[in-house]
Amino acid sequence: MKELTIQQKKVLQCIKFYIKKTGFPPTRADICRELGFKSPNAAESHLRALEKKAYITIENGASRGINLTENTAEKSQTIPVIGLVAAGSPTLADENIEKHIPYQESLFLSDFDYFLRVKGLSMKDAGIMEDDLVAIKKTSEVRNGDIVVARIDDEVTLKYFQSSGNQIKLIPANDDFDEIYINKETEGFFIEGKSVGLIREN
Amino acid sequence: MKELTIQQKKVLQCIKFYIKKTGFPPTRADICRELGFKSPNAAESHLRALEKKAYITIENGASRGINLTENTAEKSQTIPVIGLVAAGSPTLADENIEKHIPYQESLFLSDFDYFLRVKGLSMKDAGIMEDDLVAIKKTSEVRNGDIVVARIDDEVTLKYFQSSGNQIKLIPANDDFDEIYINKETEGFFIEGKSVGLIREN
DNA sequence: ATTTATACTGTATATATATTCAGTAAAATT
DNA sequence: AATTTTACTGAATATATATACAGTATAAAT
Repeated sequence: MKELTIQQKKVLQCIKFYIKKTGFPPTRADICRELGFKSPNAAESHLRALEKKAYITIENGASRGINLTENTAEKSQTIPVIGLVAAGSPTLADENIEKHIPYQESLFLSDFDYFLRVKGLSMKDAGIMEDDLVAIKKTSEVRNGDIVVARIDDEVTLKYFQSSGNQIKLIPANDDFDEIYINKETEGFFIEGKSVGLIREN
Repeated sequence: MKELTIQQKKVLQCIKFYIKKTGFPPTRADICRELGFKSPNAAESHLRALEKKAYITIENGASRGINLTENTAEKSQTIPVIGLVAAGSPTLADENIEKHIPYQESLFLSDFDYFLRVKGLSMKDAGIMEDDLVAIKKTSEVRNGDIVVARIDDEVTLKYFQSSGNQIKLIPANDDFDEIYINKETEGFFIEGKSVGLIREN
């Protein structure tokens, strides 16, 4: 998707805000009023630029015929689902994002940044099953007993967190798996975040 | 909120559908086209009726100035959370409803009617833990292997469903609990619905 | 060096659109 | 029994709106 100029971003924001406020898209005149333009053609040109860059579609001839593109519209209201793979990190890079699902602020007690798709059964005794979506809050401030997303080099894993001094224990909730002992200072070790909720689709 | 007539419901549905499809509200002429009216005043009158009954607001003078009221727009729908108690049924009666939480249509693959707050650990090996919220779809059409809400007299329970002929087996996912055998025709036995998803708040 | 894109002002206009007025008719409410 | 609401057709119109055309000027890309 082609980058927008500062002005074009302003116009796009203006459209989003107008829709949020009124429930319907703005006219050229509305945009001019909001942004201080003196000619409707200023708005028109920007709209056509946004259309060309595929951020909006315009229904010709229709009043207020502006439609936000899928990518444009809901990014703020959806939250990414990231696959938890044996080797690979749960970053927000596009190639790791399975899909976006609708986000409701009050779904869990804490806010969160993404969903992690669980692979394997290493946390089954904690009621976390294969393919569950664990809501992750990005933070390195975790407490003993928290379920955390830990990265060791390229490997990312979901485990109970237990620390004493510099020694950290990552404990699975499944007898078939082993505990992992690691030093806080170990190169390549990093706490990505912690679990604040779970969703299962069956 | 005052009841709508059949025709008014049709017009409201038409508006919702049009917005979903195009991203902006319809004109009077659009409504006429969709519903087969021959006069724009047919649409106008219905819009004013919907406005009067507070299902929409209309910005006078603005084209496509229709705005769905908060109650009308489907985003702010909530779904009840019902407590699963040893004796007592998960009905939608007010006294059994813990709270309402925001509902997002596409949260799970199937639609559902309420959340059941889980008590006890009888389904722990299925990853269903105490205080989890199980999304329940009200239905008596269940298949072997489904996790169902079964009622036996006043007792309501969440179990795996297994039937052969008239014999039904309700199987817990925990060795500490016993299977329940029951006849399909037993008085007081009833399948309330089945699990289609799960949410955990921690 | 030339073309294209950005970023506007200003004027003009065809038409898309809301909205009023005049009716008809049946159903519901008072 | 009288009035209001519902449910439209049909015509008319003021204005809201998209959009084209004519410019000016700077920045970016080819």
